[in-house]
Order: sequence, then C-alpha cells, then structure tokens
Amino acid sequence: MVKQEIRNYRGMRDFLPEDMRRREYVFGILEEIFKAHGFEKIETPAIELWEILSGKYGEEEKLIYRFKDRKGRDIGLRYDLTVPLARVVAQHKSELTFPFKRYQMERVWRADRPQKGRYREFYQCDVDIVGTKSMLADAEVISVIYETLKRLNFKNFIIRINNRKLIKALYEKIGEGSELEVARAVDKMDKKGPRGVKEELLNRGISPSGSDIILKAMEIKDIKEAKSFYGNCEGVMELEELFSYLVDYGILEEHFAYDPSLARGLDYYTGPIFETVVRKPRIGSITGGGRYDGLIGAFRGAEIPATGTSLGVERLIAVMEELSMFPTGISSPVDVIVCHFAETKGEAVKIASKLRAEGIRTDLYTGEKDLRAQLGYAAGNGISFVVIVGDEVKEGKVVLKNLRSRKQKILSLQDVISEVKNFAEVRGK
RNA sequence: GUGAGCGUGGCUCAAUGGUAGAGCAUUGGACUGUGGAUCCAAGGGUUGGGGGUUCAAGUCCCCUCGCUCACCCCA
Repeated sequence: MVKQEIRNYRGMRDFLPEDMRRREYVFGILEEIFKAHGFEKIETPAIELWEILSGKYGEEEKLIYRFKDRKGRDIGLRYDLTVPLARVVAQHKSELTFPFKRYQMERVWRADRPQKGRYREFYQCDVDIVGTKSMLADAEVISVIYETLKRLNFKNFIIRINNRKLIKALYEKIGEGSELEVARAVDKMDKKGPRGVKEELLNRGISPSGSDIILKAMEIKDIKEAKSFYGNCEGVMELEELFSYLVDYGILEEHFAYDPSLARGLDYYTGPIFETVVRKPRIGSITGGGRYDGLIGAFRGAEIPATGTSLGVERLIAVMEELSMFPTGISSPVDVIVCHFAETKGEAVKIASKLRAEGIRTDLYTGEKDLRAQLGYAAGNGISFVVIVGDEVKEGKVVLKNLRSRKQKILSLQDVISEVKNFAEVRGK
C-alpha cells in the first residue's frame, strides 16, 4: 500500500469537540437574536447551476469553485448566501410573504488563498429583508448586527456606513475613470491614508484635480457635511433617514458612523452599505452588507428590492478567542459522569438512565480503566460532578464527588438528583 | 495571481557540513475504590519529494510539493 497523505485540502478545517463548543455557543446566540427580530431560517443547496452564480460578483467571480458534473453540466459551489437567496425569491415568489425576513447559517466556499481569519470553506450567517425599499429595513438589519455584537460582549466595534449612490455621485462629479475604480481607490483609505489613496487615483488615470475633489469628499465626517457637499440627493436623504432610525433603535453613536471611504467590493450593492470593524485584533471586517435592489431582478423581470448583511462567524470566533471572550460555563458538555467498578457496571447503567430521565446531562464512563483513570477522564472533560457506583449501592447509596471542591459525600440517588439539578440550574443562569 | 518565512517519529521541538535525538503520545508489564499518576520495557524516521556540490548534507545550491504570513480582495 502506498503511503497516503493524511491532511486536509487547503483552507478546509476539522472542528473538534472543543472547537464545536465555542462555535455552537456563537451560533446559538446569533440564532436567538435573529429569531427575536422575526427572521425565519431557510437553507439552500451547496451547489448552484453555474449560470445562477455567474455575472453576479464582478471580479470576484474567479474565486468561485467551478466544476462539471458527470454529464458535463456547469455547476459551482455557492460563493455567498445572497445570490442563492435572490434565486429562492425569484423562484418561489408566490409562496413567500413580503417583506420577507430570512436568516441562513451555512457554509460557503471561495477559491482564495488562506490566511489569518480567511478560509476556503467557512460559515456565513446572513440576515436579509426582501421586498421593501424602506430604510427601516436597512435599520432593522443594522440593529441585528448591533444586538448580536452586544450580546456576544463586543466592546470596541464600529459599524461603518455609506451609500453606493454617493460613490456614484462622486464619480459623476469628477467624470473620470469609472465608478468601480473610484470605489477601489477610496476603499484603501483605511490602510494607506490620504496620500496612498491619491497615489491610487493617479495610477488609475484620474487627474490631479479630480483626485483632490475625491480626497476632499473623504474628509467628510458626518451626514450633515455630506449634505452640504452632495446637496439634497437621494443618497444623502436615505442615509439621513437611516441614521435617525438607528438613534431610535437606541444604537449608541460610538458604534456607528458615516464613512465616505467605505465602498465594498461586490458588484450588486445599490444603496446603503455597511460593515463592522474591530480595532484590536487586526482581522478585517466582521460583518458586511448593504442594499441590493437590482440582484433579484437579474433572475426575474420585475425588480424586487432587498437589503441585508452577512456576519462573519469565523472572524467573530477568532476575535473572541484572541480576547478571551468566551464564558467559562461552556467548557463542559455534561453535568455529571457515572463511574463504576467491575461488579457495579449494571447498577451504573441503571443509575445513568435515571439521571438522564431526570433531564440531567449524564455521561457514563464507557472505558475499561480503573477509578483513577475514570476521574482523569472526568477532569479532562471539565465535568463538575462524578457519581461513583461502588459497594454502597447495595444500601441504595452512591458517592457524589465534586471535582472542583474535591469534596464528596455518600447520598441516596434522590439526593444526588436534587443536588446536581440545583447546581446545573445555577450554572445555567 | 504576487512576495516573504518555514517543512526533522503521531504531536512540540533539538542536532558548527561529521553516528538523527529529547519530551509528550502509543503499546506491553508492575500498581485492586479516588484527579490524565508513578516505575520498568518496547515500537516508531528514506529529516516533505527530486536533483546537485562535497571524502561526508537534516544542515549549502537548484527544482517541486506543502504549510504560514502579507499583498490583491474579502467574512
């Protein structure tokens, strides 16, 4: 037999139990918040027909995993959850009620080169509202982002907000290059500063005077200034309305801001765009989204407006890990483990069953090692309570040992149940 | 796609161009009911792969594959 490589395909990860505990904690909170805002969950296939995916992402299209099936049909792995949503809406329009609020938490694939916080297979969590042009929908989406981050205990985050219409207006104002080139250059403000952006603009063939106008627009600090710069255009009015709602939602001003340099790479955005950044671990954006009124129309004649965001769970987790933001309570999968000796295995099974029937999360030691090793197993899994089934079982008693305090007592099964339940409840809060 | 750094037992890492090693893990034995123990012993490697320089290469050079980080772009 030829020695085979045992490894993952590049950019693909295995999630071991320890990883999954943290992941499910985050997923659970996301889902809780989505549901609390009236969003419903859907799922769509990993594979889409190529024609569904093609032409939606601009230059990003080269990062789509593309294959042929056995009959030579052109297919691809989904690149995000927004285009599949657009297909679903176009395809099942008559079965949906609008405005349609849905969330989705699934894998997406990108044939990118991996690096910190970036993988070829990763989960995205999308929340979108389809079928309304109201800025209230955009505000609702931003509120979900805000509530989620608050709930996960994020402190230093800022939701940057801009409007594609203002980038377009800026491009029309100077009438040089293309909207996309202006967007690309302006987007580098964060990393390269004004001088770097100017250089980018000049390299892209935009005149010095045009560049100066753009740089001036980049100095705009708030929506009021934007109004005097752009006039009473649609882009400004939308943002004005949006910002007033954000205040109504109670979103603190330190957590959102008008940012003229936010552009976002994807082609399909048409209105307000937003993304969340954290200062501390340098990891790029943790959420990104915006309004895409034209995308669904690309599948279906009639235009259906939509807005939404994607939350980058992988990056949320990366930040939380780096800043030790996970609560300690999620370290143990069970409340109690039942340990036993050669002569008491049968009794141990019965006791474990009774504990489980009481709704107590119970592990039963399934190995063949001695008590010392069984306690080691319990400690290694972060389990708080051990029930030791020994000779005392003849008198209807077992040993309940608390691994944290190292104290133990001989109790009846009833007393064990109430003691463990008590503890589990306290910890649950 | 571009650039940089790194590849040594399953894992973490040693080894001036001069006999490939340690710790952990694994397996067997000792230890009969209290925190992954301890003691004894064993197995495990074409130093990612290929070529070159040299009396001699884990070490130097070239190619290739892989990993990591950055750029581009993105979550």
